[in-house]
Amino acid sequence: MSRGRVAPSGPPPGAPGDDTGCPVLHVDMDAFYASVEVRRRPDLRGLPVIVGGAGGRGVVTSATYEARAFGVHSAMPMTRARRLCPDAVIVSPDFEAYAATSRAVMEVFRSVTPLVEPISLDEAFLDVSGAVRRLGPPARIGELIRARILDEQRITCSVGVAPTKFVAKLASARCKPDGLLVVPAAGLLEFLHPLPVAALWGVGERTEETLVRLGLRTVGDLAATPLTALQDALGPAAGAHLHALAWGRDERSVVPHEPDKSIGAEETFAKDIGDPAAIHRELLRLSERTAARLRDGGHAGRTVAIKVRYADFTTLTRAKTLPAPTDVGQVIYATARALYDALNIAGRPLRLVGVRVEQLVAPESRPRQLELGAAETGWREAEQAVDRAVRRFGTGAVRPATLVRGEDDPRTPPSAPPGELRPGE
DNA sequence: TCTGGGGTCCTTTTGCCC
DNA sequence: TCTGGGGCAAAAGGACCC
Repeated sequence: MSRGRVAPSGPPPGAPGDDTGCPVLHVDMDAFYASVEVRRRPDLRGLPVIVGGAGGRGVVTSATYEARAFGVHSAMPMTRARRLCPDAVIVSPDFEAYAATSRAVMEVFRSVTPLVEPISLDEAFLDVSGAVRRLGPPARIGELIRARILDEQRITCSVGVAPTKFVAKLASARCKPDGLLVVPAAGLLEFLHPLPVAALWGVGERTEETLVRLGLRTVGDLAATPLTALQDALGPAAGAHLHALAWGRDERSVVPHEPDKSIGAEETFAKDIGDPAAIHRELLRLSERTAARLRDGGHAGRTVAIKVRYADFTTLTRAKTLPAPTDVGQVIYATARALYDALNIAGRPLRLVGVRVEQLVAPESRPRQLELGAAETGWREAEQAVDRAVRRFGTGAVRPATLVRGEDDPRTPPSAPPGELRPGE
């Protein structure tokens, strides 16, 4: 694929490649997880490769362009992807490997500018206005980054160069794979208005339906619609947001570090589970996992939320706010379990349960654990000891007794409520 | 065709206090 | 004493993104 490729619809109007007033880069790795797998196994090069859960209920997380040619795309159920492309090589995801490559890629970005805002493992916004004198105009910096990543990581990426974040993101999507596209400030609206409404950030399946019902198919249609009409249809926030985007207005700057708002874990079972004891065990596992990640990041949170999903995909959430923030697995578990028990759905088969902790307090603003309660301090120390053991000996080295027994051991007792389980007693 | 797991943000409802 | 309503925080649900 050639460098400097432009959108299939042709170059945007305005002086082509004019990147003055385009400080924002959006860098997006091409078929990232699949590319990492192909790099690891060169025999896969040129083949349709699908990365996704091999289990019965997985979805596609990434697919090579050879697989996409069959209609396979991410978030598609694996069963369907296999039917569309029976010859595809299926690979289970290895997030450790993707995270390692991601760190290396982000380091390349940070060598260009400190203003790097990662969006996920495989994409980031960069504000390069401070690097222009050192490295040249934005488009040149984009090519520099593409060359370095290909050279150092042997994978390709696409770069959008634009006056704003959101247009830069659209631009990188329009030049995929292995391309770079500049949308000059002067050609902004000419680029934007012919695009379908679904191209806008925040327009998913539902919103698209609503807009099409109103006869609005392109971004230009949206721009020509009075703000108040959009707000009536979509709500004040979404209406104002989309109206602004349709006119190319996007005030958001590139922010290197957004603090986490919540941390959680969830699991879809291979087969639906109704047995409340088994659900309790699952809640315990998810609570421990969530707590470990909270402690790892120096976080604690005040609100514990659970999520359950029935066989028919109906999803319920329940939440409880605690008097003080916690990062203790046993406290999270006790709360999660109480929320589940209060639903009164013992025996009803679930396909998913999840645990999440919200209202995180920043590590530095966290008061010393005065209010956490005496009963908790024992747990907290015990769990910190577990953290240390895991760091030395690996995950699974130490686990709560209820999780050590055989998964479907009928003698496994229901886990005791927290009051009955005091370490050191 | 049958839908993962990690999140964010917005809207609406509800309960409480004054 | 009863009722209404404003303001607020929490809870619940849903859309969306990668």
